[in-house]
Amino acid sequence: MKKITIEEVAKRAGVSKGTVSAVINAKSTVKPATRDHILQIMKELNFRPKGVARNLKNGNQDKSIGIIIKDLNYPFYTTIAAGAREYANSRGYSVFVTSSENNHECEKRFTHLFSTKDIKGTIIAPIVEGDSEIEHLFKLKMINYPFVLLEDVKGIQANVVAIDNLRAIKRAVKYLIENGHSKIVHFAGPPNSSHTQERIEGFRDAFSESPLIFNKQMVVSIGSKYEESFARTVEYFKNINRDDYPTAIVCFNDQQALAVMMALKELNIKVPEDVSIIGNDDIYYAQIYPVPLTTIKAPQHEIGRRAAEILIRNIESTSLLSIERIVLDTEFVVRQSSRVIGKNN
Amino acid sequence: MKKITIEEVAKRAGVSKGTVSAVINAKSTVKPATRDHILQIMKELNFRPKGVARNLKNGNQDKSIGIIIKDLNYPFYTTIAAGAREYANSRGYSVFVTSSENNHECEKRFTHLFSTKDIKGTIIAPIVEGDSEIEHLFKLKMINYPFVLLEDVKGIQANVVAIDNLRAIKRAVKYLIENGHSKIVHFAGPPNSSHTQERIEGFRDAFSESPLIFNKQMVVSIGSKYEESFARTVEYFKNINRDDYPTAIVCFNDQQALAVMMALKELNIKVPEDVSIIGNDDIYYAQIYPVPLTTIKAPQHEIGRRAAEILIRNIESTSLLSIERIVLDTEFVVRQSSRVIGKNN
DNA sequence: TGATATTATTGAAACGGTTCAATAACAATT
DNA sequence: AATTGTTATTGAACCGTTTCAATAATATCA
Repeated sequence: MKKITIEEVAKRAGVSKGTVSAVINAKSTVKPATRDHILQIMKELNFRPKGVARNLKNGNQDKSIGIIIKDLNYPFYTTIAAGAREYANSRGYSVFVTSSENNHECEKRFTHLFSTKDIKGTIIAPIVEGDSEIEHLFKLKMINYPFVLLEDVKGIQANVVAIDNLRAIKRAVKYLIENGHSKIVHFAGPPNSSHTQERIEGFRDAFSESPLIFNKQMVVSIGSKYEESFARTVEYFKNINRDDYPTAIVCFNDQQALAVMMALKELNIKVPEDVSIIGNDDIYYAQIYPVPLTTIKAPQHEIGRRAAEILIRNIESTSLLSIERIVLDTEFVVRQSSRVIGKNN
Repeated sequence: MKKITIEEVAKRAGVSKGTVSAVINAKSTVKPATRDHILQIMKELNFRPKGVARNLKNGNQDKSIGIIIKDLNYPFYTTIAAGAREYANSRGYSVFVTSSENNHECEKRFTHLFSTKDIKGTIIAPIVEGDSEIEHLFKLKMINYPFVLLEDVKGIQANVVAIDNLRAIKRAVKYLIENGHSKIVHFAGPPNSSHTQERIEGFRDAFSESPLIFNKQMVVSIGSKYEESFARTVEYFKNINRDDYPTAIVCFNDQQALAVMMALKELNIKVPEDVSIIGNDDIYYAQIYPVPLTTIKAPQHEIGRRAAEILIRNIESTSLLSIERIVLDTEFVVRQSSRVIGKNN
């Protein structure tokens, strides 16, 4: 099937390309009759002018950036995106959001699409699984395409804005230990995720500096999707004696923590009386959880803002800038899903 | 400052454009030494090849669609986006999400950007305030750019996938009346929003078919942003006698309902014993609200899916398709934030 | 060393629009 | 009917890449 170009429309309408172009761009110089006629032909042929060709001549002036997050429905990520958007808007940039759905192919596709569509730079929450493939990032570097990662990626030098999950978890566990918890368990996230690994490490590390000793049984992989986490939690508790219940569970993230809490409710296990629950992220809704969630607050907004700052600085620089790496602090916020043991309480 | 093109790089490297192009595209025909040299120059000049020009030659093959929602952080919209994404992905399309933040200028900018970047079609949650400007939509129609609206827009014939908010609210109010509520109030959303109007109308209509009579005092405008809604709710209750408290509040949406609930908690007013609360949307978190929320469930996923279906059908059609308009049903889901009056309860 | 095969590079054409100076068509004026 | 002014249309040049047949440079072999 023949491709329909402005040329084709012009031919069919018996006018020149220039006139058709004038119609498309609503130039007032076109005689109404001609205009209507051309419009008619355009409709008949279902002519869609290629933006690409239009932009080429004009030099593509628009200011826009992209952000690739992992989940469009998880507030942690959308809040980061919101932070980026606010800053970007203040600098006159539009932002395009995209979700990789934790799929590496998606991530690759989007980095390519963003650069290819002349979106001037991209913030990427990279998928880091084992020794993941990073050729696409090298490609971006080759064409000097500005980007900022929201997590370290082994093997590549790039701008990063991140938080220290390992230390954050460690602090939370220490808090529990110091407050009398003796049976602490970590509900780990999806295997192969770098976040999962980091958190497991942080969890383990906390013990090395405490009287308690770590053992592998303390880490239970239950994923982070609602149904899965819910089911696994039920299963976990059904398989142990009441006496062996953990006094505290450190969850992978707030999303998972919700599933865990709902499961405990179903099992008639009380939070925090029977078990303390610690989340991670501090998403907006954590405050209204069945029991308001004790969690590790990540400065989501700031992450987005800082990433956008670096990105735009790079976009607007005519020379290659040196690489920046920023690690932001988290905050441990105690709400009602955790309790202190052995003291007055 | 001179613009840097492939030409410039070629000149500086003492090679032809073709060779530079080969390097950019990782063609294996380039001699390593040449390659390195060119790469070096590219870096020095901070050369960023224009995607626009690359695509022009290649005929821009990628399959992608856009979606403009109103709020990146409100699950109602991100769930619609997720529905659209799932379907689009299954058809091989990538989706770009964008938030207008309820700002008309943003909406206009994005419709333009999407078409201009050769994103093949766009789903738009349009901002409809009074007689809003719709020239940008006419422009899309002129260039036969495929789009689907998530709400009717007066004055334009276009594909629409929507829900009947008016009827939904009406049904909810009738339910309350039938269940013994006599003092019902509507907490309306942001003024100027079409949603707000629709819901007010639906609320009012419900009375015309009931023994109760409507009066203007029953509609209270409290916005939908957390702080604002919270403050206005407190204010509202502080200004009326305990005897005059409404028995039920029909909220603008779930987001607002949360603020209302939190305010009531602060005021020590019990839900649903003292006041029943009805939400709207049924966002994911409504089930875990301080009291699980009775609400009107909109088929968010399906909205997105159906819109994407129509969109892609139009994108892939070589001829102009006839316009579709789909109105999806809502479902009234009773949870624990509402109660029945006068019966056994 | 010359002939041949292989590898690397060139450069003109192409992609599909927009632009704008030049020109054509038409209208108004004398 | 010729002149001037105004409005509408044309078409060639251009935007910055990629492509690929043609050619140049280099390696291999007899």
